[in-house]
Amino acid sequence: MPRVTSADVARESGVSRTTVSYVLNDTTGTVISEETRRRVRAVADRLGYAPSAAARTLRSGRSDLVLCVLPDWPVGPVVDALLDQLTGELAARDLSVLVHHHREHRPLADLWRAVTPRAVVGLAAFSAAEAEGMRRAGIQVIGSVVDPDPRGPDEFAAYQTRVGRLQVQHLAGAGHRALGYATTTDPRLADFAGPRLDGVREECRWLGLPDPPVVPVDVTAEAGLAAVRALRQGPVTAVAAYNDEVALAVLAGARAAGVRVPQEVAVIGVDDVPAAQLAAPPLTTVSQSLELQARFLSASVLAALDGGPEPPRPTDLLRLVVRSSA
Amino acid sequence: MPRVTSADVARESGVSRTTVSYVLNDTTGTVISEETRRRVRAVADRLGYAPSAAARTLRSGRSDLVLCVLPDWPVGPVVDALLDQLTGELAARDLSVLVHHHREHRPLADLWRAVTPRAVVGLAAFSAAEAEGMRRAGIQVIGSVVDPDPRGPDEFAAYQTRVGRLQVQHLAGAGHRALGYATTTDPRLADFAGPRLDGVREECRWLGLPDPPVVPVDVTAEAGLAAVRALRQGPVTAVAAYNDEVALAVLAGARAAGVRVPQEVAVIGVDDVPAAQLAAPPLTTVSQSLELQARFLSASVLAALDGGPEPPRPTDLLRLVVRSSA
DNA sequence: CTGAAAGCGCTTACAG
DNA sequence: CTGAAAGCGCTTACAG
Repeated sequence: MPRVTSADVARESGVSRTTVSYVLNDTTGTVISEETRRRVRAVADRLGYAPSAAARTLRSGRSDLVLCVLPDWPVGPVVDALLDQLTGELAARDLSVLVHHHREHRPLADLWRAVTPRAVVGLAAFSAAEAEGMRRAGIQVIGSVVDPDPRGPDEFAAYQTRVGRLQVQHLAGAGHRALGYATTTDPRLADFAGPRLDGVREECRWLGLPDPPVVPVDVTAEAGLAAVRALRQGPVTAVAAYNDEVALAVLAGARAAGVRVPQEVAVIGVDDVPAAQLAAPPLTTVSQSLELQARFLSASVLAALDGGPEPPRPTDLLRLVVRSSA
Repeated sequence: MPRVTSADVARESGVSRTTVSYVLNDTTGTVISEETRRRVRAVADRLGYAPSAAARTLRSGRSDLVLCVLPDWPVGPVVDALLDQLTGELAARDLSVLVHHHREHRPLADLWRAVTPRAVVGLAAFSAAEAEGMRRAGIQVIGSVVDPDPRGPDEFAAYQTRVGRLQVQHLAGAGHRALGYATTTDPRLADFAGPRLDGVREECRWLGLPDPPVVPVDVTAEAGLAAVRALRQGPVTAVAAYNDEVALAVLAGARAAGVRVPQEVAVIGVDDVPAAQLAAPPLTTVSQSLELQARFLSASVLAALDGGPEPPRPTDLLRLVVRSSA
């Protein structure tokens, strides 16, 4: 079963390949009779003709693909949802999103060369050399809100910092004076964990609160228990966690230790994962608006492809979701 | 900055493009002096030559890409991890995995035609027409353990059925006689929810237990509460849930209703998501071995590409993780 | 209004 | 041991 080509369509409809191409691509600036158009389209349909993307890409040097490179850290439902929405938004512009779970298995260059995407969206950070290589190949390189160093070196950190500040603001607003921080043990998350903790510290300083003790917490009940015990050694009455999973572990630890939440210790997370509202007690958390982030990303991609101006960075991406744990 | 082509390398190293191709592809059956090889390679490196994948694909009709199509249902951490591993296993064979979050945005055909993958791995189910189209285009189509109708129409259902049976076996083994089922409200999950419930029913019948009442449960505490109340109308003392998220909602509902778990009602989920062990009480669940599934999938891809025999389906993918909730 | 022809960059029989 | 040439399928000046 050989491939159906535009030559087949041309022969079958009694026109040249040029005409087939014009008709099927709705090329402007050519006048082709309605009659001919109809015939060509009918034949193409009947034959099940589909243009060869490889040939098209070779000829034009560009594809309809947008490559989305995922970072080395565990993505979770938040990023899943973001990808879904990005896929939808770009599909409206006839762009297909392809996601690559990058894990240092092979050089990134092998991938984008093989795919020849129109644009590469990095949810992972690219090295300067990688980004440069892609740009030279005519590929648009787009960072993201969740990407370290998307435009300026400080923008990402500033954003993550605000996550931490917001946690402290809520806790302090509820009257807590002695805070603790439960951070992740996953080294791949250092780019996030660092700035978030910085934000927590800065806000504490700003509010005149003591510098919070920091405890690394695995996502297990045992680690949560150890963390709660360690934190309760001191005067800590509230814990800000790196994310909801860590917060859930702290919650489990408090439960095991017989420490009541939020009466004896308050807990606040980040992300608002599905399990957050089902926790005991329901978890107070900071959610990052996926809709806005996804819309910003797709707008960035489109702007880069159209050569338009960069879309404005979304503001107030962060929202406090107050439940019972803090 | 125009693209560096094999012609550039040929000119620069004083040989023909043929020779360049032979050297760079390590083509067997040709004898080229070590001296020439060295020179060509050096020039290619110096010029930063990278073959055009589009041209190569056009010429050979095949790429080094494996397209992985995700289903219309919410994937979650289980599938994320599976993709990670699959990516790693196939990378060892110089294959790049590309993931597409399929959401009915555009016809699947547009995608695989644009990508020209060597193989398509469906975590979503393909229609017979879609699968046929891909096969005709010379693309290997691989189903998966989690894919409805991978090889035979019954294999997938049988597997899902076993999930339900296992839940009932554990519950009945703990002495429960009156079981209830908490199913998902997400219609996209029907292909999974149906067979799982069938398994629950079959096993109940087999064990001489009454047919379990079924309650659809949103992933919210309120829905969990309503479910627990509805189930407690009758004699139900144990609930099998569609998955961990639903189970977590039931747990939250029991908490809100003041019903003790597992004393008054036992709960068992499916998946063993990270939050399961952190729940109150820690959730007993059925886990599906990702390692085995990923290994099976990559073996299937490789077998299909090499024309080898299909790898044996992994058995005992299911494992009971007993914690405190049941 | 439509067609013949070039060319995108590669691989591979074929012919030295 | 190496090269000239064809051809994968497409789009697009260019010439009617």
